[in-house]
Amino acid sequence: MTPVAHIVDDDPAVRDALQWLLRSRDVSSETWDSGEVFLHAATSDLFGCCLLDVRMPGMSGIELFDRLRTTQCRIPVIFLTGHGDVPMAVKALKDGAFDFVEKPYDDNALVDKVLSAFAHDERRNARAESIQQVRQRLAQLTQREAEVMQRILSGKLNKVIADDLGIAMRTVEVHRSHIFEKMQVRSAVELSQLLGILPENRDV
Amino acid sequence: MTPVAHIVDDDPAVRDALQWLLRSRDVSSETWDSGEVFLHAATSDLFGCCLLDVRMPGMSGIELFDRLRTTQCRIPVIFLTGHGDVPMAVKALKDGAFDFVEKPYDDNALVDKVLSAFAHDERRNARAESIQQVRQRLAQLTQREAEVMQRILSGKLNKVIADDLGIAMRTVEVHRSHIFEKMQVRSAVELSQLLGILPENRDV
DNA sequence: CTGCCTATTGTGGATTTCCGCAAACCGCGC
DNA sequence: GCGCGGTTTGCGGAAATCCACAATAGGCAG
Repeated sequence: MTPVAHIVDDDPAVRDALQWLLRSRDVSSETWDSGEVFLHAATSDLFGCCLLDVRMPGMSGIELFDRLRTTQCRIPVIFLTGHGDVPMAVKALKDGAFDFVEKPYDDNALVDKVLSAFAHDERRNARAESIQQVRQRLAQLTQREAEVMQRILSGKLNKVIADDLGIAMRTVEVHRSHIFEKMQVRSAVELSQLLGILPENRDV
Repeated sequence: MTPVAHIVDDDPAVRDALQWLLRSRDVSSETWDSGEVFLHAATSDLFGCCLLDVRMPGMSGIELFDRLRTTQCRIPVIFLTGHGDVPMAVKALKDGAFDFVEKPYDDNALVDKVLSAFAHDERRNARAESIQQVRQRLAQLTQREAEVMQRILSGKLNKVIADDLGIAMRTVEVHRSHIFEKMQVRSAVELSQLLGILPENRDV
């Protein structure tokens, strides 16, 4: 999939200038004349980055950013602003914005930032895809299998797990084998590594 | 260990005001009158946060920040500046600064930020300590043991590892047992989880 | 009611892991 | 040279895993 720079600005001249600039370096872009329009059209599978004007009539770039984050969209966002505002920039970045650029911007530097955001999004998507895949496999596990898996990951022996759940060792073995099959791994080590990529297991 | 706010500012009045403010909310602080002095005294085991004035004669807060990062010091840094400068704020934050505050600042909000930075540093230290511990254990492994461990983590069976390294299975078993002992784990699963916290194994 | 899924258990055997006991070789430092 | 640590290997047994074959039982949808 080709990355696209989504330009959201109320000023047609700014949109066109940006699009022209990006095209000059072979960067695909789409333009939107308001946050509302973009938000309506934006699906969660956008790929590339956003260039948001901070100050727009109606929904501001900041508000649009908030709305995007409260949905599932994690596309990198580069803010463009004509009014130097340090607190706003700080808040935006701490909230996860990719960059915050003052106008007038340096043409080359801005395109570089866009390309950098593209690269960032590519890594993010790859990671998200892996996570999604793992979650899909996890979802296939039955309740009981999940219970057994949790104990396998605690390093417990089948015998202990059996005692733990009050069932026969043989049953644990069957569950274990089903777990490996559904999770598409061949050992407990692989299983542990597979689950290691999930955010909820990375809070050490 | 008690967290300390390290105040670096060339203006004695500012230092005192900050220290007084922090003390009023039971926050310990130390003051330094220049980046050079602080950098000289700063060890890597600082705990708390830094409050750096951006504009100082001699070494600027920004430069001090850079110097801290090029050493091993990862203490959270809050910048204080009287001159709103968006690009500088953006760069500082993207380089890992904890916050960037314009003067005049809101007293309560600033202390809150300091406390937030303390909490952040506490988590960071706990994590760093775990990582340090794991690295210490890893360092105890011999070359051969490291080779075997790597293959264990690939989920290979002892038999395969033996073929792989051209040695007897019994030898692999011995190495395996030494590895578990030195790494202080009792199964390959635990080993995998232990190594999962290392940054170099989290790049999935 | 029948078929499918889930959970459960058993038997028995092949494979693997884990470990104590024993021993050999090598390189390095005292 | 002697000791120490690292690497290597063998033997043999206890414990655990893996797996095919087989069977029982409850729940639920068609």
